[in-house]
Amino acid sequence: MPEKPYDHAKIELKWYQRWQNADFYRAEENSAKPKFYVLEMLPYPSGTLHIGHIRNYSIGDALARYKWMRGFNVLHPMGWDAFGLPAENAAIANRQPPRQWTLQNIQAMKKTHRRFAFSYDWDREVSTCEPEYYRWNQWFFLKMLERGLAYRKKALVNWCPKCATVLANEQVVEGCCWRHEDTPVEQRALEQWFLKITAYADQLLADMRQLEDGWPERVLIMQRNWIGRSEGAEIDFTLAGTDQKIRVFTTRVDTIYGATCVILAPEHPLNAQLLDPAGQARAKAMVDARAGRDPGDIEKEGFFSGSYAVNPYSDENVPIWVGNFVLMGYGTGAIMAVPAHDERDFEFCRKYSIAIRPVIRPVGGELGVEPGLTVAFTEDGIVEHTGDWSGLTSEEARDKMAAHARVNGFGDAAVTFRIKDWGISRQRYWGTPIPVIYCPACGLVAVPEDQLPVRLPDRVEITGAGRSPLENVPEFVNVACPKCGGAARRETDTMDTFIDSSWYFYRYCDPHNDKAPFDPAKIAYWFEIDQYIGGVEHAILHLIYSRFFTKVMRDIGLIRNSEPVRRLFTQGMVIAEGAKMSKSKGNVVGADLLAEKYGADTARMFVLFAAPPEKEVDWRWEGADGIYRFLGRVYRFATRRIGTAAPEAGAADRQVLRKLHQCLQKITEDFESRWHFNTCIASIMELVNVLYAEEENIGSAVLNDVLVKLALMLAPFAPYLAQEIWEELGHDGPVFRQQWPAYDPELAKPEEAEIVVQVNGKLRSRVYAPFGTPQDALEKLALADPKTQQSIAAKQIVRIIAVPDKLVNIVVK
RNA sequence: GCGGAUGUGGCGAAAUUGGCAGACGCGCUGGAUUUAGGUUCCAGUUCCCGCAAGGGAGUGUAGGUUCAAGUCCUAUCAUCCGCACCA
Repeated sequence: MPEKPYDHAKIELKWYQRWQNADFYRAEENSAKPKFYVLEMLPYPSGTLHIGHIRNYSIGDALARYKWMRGFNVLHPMGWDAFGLPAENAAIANRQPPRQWTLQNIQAMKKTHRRFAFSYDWDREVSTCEPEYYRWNQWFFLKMLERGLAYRKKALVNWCPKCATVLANEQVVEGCCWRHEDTPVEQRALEQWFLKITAYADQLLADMRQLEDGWPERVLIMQRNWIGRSEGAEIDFTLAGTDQKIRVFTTRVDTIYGATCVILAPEHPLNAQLLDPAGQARAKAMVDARAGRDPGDIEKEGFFSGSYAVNPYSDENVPIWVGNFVLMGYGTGAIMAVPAHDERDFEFCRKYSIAIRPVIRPVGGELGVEPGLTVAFTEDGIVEHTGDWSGLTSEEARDKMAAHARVNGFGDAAVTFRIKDWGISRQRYWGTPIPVIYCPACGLVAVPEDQLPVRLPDRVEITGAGRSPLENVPEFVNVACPKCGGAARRETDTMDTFIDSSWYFYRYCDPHNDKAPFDPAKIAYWFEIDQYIGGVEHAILHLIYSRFFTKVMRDIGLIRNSEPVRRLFTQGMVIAEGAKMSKSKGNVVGADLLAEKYGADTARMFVLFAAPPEKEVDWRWEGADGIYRFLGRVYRFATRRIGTAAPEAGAADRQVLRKLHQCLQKITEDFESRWHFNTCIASIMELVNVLYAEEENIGSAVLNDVLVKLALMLAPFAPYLAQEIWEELGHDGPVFRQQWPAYDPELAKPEEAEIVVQVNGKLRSRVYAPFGTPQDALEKLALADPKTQQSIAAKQIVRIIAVPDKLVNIVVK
């Protein structure tokens, strides 16, 4: 058959049209096959897919197709994280309703998705902005409300003046808004809804043990730090002259005899009582000055409150200070300062000339002497000047002193977490309405389940002004109280969109259910997710919230699994010609342009080829040229050999078969373990290079075998081309529904082992011997080699090391 | 400051178990095909010396272990990422 040019546009259009109504990506409901749930993180519908998305989906798609070919029942769904701020910003900018803008974007992106032929089961598509979806957000919220996991409190919250909304603590990056990195966050007091994720802090931490073999270590480390479990003790100091307690948290009770003051956070409730109006004003000023600042940049400041506290161990009176470095949100909002053994306390007390009293000496060393200390000794040691506990090690002292506090009723051992409850209220329109009603008579009333969903009204004016846009929609706000029927108001805040993405992967298992979020039996079949793939930027928020939701759902009795994701893969970023892609730089590599210029196969394959998937990839157009050339080489070879007469056997048959099976082995093993698709593709290139070099020496039997398997092994990476070759070979049906070809390790092996001959560790020659040749025979063989003899001439042989099938090293003097 | 990762040709990278450093690709050089450009095919391409045969050096830097180190150990430098007054 004459060679055909590689016309990617023609090939891809042909199969795009034929695959329009294909259903071979549909997951089976009742299947005897083993299941495999592969998931890529759902995108925000910004309107365009870029090369970063393509990388994410290409990894997942290759895996999904491979698993299908290995006989699995694969669930590979896709959806849209469709609520969120950009839709409102767009509405303000071009007067287009958020819903319309979002649906348009989804349409456009879905078209691109189809163009790339990613293997999604589109019947299961989920869009989080649809009432069919978000009603279950509301339902989960009500369940949490019932269980006391959702609550309301007035709190200082992060307020971004640009977004005009509240930010979760996690959305504050270095004191600034995560979307507007140059906008400092302000503090405002608002009534907010919170989810009690702290109730699960211990479980979230403990269950990470189940994830250790399936999740990247660094993600687990980040989560562990985020949860921030810290063991110590809570101790009550007493306000001098009263019975009033001031509770502090410390990890170092063993140093408490060195406490020379107690320091309160500026927001500490006791300040209202202790401070005069001037002092309260100073405390307020501290709070404001701290808002949105990088804590490292703020100098420690404080002032004496005028009152004293009694150390319950020593009965000593110490001054109570107010300090800007003490955080209300951590521990009890009050600390005991032990300047001799804590760097921060040291800095503070030096500055204000507060006493410094060493009580811990290094093991085998001397107790520090004051005045004259220049640094705090923060390590464990031997406790001194500490009553009956003197002479104990720090560790012993901590245990015994905490027990003492418990027995005497002024404290106990305690555990504190860094993680805070999840503030979910947003003063925004484009999100899930929070299903509660405020009734003047009945107070806070949950919307009854049978009245869900609380629908987002369509006609809303979005101005970007501070209050929630829903406040201005009387038909939304004004409602009859479900309890008493009287006039009442709806909650106008909407939910954080991280709620949407915390459970969407469950909905994929039963996306059209209108009686429940899903049928538990379906979850029992599909869960856990076997492989989740996405960016490391979601290492903390999305993935911790998802784990939290899973545990709550389990406790409600909906599901049985405690963790949603068995294996997580975090792919590296794609940057463009050395720079991070961003709209403002205008260097975003769009997926449509890629498909236009090279075709989907080339774009996919390049991002897989450029680097291993966990690493960053630099998109370079010339690099893509290389893949395009390679696919052309494959196609031209296939078309010119198919149907071309050749003898049954050829001189290069064994060599070609060896390369083929080496290649198959490599790819198979990589899919099962480390996913270095870059070297998999390199290996296919090597095979094709051999086919070119030996084209005339390949017999027809081997040739047909190689072409069939070449199409099969290209199927996960370049499905269009693989399918086209599959058809040229005379086969029907989708190539990626064929069985994955098995490799034969015997065929993959070379006929003889190549033995490297070194002299003093330097390569001097190589000899060949059958596999398994014993060491002494190898030595003889090496010594008999003329090149080796030349290298060791006139030298004395000291030692010979022979490694079977590998090398001989001759040590000479 | 704490934690983690990464340093290999002009570039992206490979070397999975301590055993041939640089597979594969880009770029570049040369040749063939072509009226020409492009395409395609073939060859070369770590650096230094050499016409060549050949030799020497070489995986951020300095040491160490070993017959043998990109790989293991110690120190150090650089870059990137995460966390950062968490008591």
